[in-house]
Amino acid sequence: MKMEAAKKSRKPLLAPRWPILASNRRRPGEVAHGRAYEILKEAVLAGHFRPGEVVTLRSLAKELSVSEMPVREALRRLTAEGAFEALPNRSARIPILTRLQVEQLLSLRQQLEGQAAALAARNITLVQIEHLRALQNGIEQCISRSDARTHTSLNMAFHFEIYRIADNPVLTSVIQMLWLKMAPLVGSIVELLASKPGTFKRVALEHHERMLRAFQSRDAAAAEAAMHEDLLATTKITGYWESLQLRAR
Amino acid sequence: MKMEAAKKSRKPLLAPRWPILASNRRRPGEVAHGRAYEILKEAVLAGHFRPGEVVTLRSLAKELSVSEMPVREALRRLTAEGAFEALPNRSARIPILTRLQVEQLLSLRQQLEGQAAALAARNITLVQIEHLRALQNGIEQCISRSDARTHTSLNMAFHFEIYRIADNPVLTSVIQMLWLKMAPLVGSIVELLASKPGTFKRVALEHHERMLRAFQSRDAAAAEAAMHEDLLATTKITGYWESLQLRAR
DNA sequence: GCAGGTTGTTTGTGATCACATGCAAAACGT
DNA sequence: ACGTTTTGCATGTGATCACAAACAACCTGC
Repeated sequence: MKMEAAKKSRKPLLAPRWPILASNRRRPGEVAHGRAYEILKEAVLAGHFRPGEVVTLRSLAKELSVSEMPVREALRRLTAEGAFEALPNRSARIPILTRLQVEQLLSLRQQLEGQAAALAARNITLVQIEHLRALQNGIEQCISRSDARTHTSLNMAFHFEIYRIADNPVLTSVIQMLWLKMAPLVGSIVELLASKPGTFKRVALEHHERMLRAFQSRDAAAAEAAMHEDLLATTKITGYWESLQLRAR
Repeated sequence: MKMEAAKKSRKPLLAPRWPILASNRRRPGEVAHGRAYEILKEAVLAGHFRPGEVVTLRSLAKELSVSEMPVREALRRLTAEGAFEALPNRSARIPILTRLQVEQLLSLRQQLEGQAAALAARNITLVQIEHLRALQNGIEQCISRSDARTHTSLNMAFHFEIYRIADNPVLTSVIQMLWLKMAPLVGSIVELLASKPGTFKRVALEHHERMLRAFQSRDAAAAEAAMHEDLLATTKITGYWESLQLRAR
C-alpha cells in the first residue's frame, strides 16, 4: 500500500516482446490458452527472453490481457516441450543451457535435420524450390541491411519449410522440440550477429545455397551434407559466443 | 434426477487402471498435478487405454480423487508429449495411429535408440551390466509363466536403463516422447503376446542377449546393431498385429 | 555484530462456479 | 415417415478465490 511509482522496475526488453498482440480480439473457434501458447512460443523462439529469466503467471496474464488460467496451461505445455524449465520453487524460467547440453542438442539436430533434408530432397517440387529461393533472397537482404532479427526469423522459416516438405510429422515434431530447447540461445546469437556483421553470415548463406543446389538435383546425400554443415556453423557460432561470455567475466 | 443405477455404464477395463493409487496421501513437497501426471503416464505406457478412447476431465478427476484442475494440467502436459491428442471438439483422446505413423515412429526409434545403445556401450560398468542381466532374467521368467503384462513392463525398464546409462538427457527425453507416442499400441501388443505364447518372445530375448554381450565387450557398433534388430522385431509384431486387425473385419 | 526467528509479500496451487460449445435425443412440422 | 428444429445434458474453458509454500525484509535476543 506504500510505494506505487517505484514498483514498475520492469527490465528494458531487447524488443517489444509481443509485437502488436495481433488483433486483440479472440477469433471464433479459438481458445485463449491456445493463443497464449502461440504468442509465448513465438516470443521464446524469437529470443525475447533471457536465459534464466523467471516468468510469473500473474505478470504474463496481465501482459497478455487474460486471466492466469490460460497462461498456466500454455506455460505447462511449453515446459513439457522444453521451452521453459520447472524450478523446484514451482515457478518456471528460461533454461540456462550448459555447454554439454548445447553440444548434445546440436548433435541430435544434425542427425535429425540432416535426415529431414534428405527426405525433402526426394519430395521437393519446383515451386517449393522457388519458395525457398525467395526466403533465401530475403535472408540476403537482411544481411545487406544488417537486420539480424529478421535474418534469424527468416532462417527459421527456411529450415521449417524444408521440414514441412520432408512430410514426416513425427520427425518434424521432434525437430520443433529441439528448436524450442535451443531457444534460450537465440537472443545471444542475434546480438552476436548484429555486433559482428559479415563474419558468420556468408558461411550460412553458402550452406543454404549448397542445399538449394542439392534440392534442384534431387541429391538427398548432398542435401543432408549441406544441412550438417549449416548446423556445424551454428555450433561454431555458439562456441564463439561462449568464448565471448568467458572473456566478459 | 432420474436414473441413478444405470449411470454406471463404465467399460470393463482390461486391468485395474491405477493399481493401488499408491499411498493415497500426498507426500510433502509433491503437487497434485504432478501426481496425476505420473499416474496417467504410467497408465498410458502400460496400455491401459484403448486407441481412440476419449477421456473427460470430470471422470478422471473423480477416479483420481482430485479436482479437475490438476487433471487438466496433467492432460495438457501429456498431450504436448504425444500421449494424448487434442480433438477439434477440444476434448482429448488416445491417438489412433496410422500404419505410416507407426513406421515413422519406429524408424526414428531405431535411429535414436540405436545411438543410445552405442553411447551406453561406452559408459557401462560391470554392476550396470549385472542390473540389466537381472532384468533380462525377470523377462525370461515372465515368458515361462506367460505373464505378458509384466514382460512388457520389464522390457521397458530394460530399455530405459540403457538410455539412463547412455547419459544423454536430451536424447533420453526425445526417446521417452517417442515411447509415449507409441503407447496406444501397447495394449494390443500385450494381448497379442498373451495369445501367441512363444512366437515372438524368443527373438526378443535373443536380441537382448546380443545387446548384453555387446555391452560386456564394450562394442558400440554391435550394441547399436542389436538395438536395431530388437526394434525391427517390434516392427514385425506390429505388422503382424495389423494383419490380424484386417482379418478381424 | 550476527545467528535465528518473525512477519509480510509474492506466487503457484487447487477448488469452485458461471458460461459457451458440442452433441444427441426428443419434439415438431410437413 | 422423414428432415428440421428444439431442448437438455455433458464437457471444456476461463475467471475468481482461499490457501500454502517460498522468499525477503525486518526484528529480536544473545
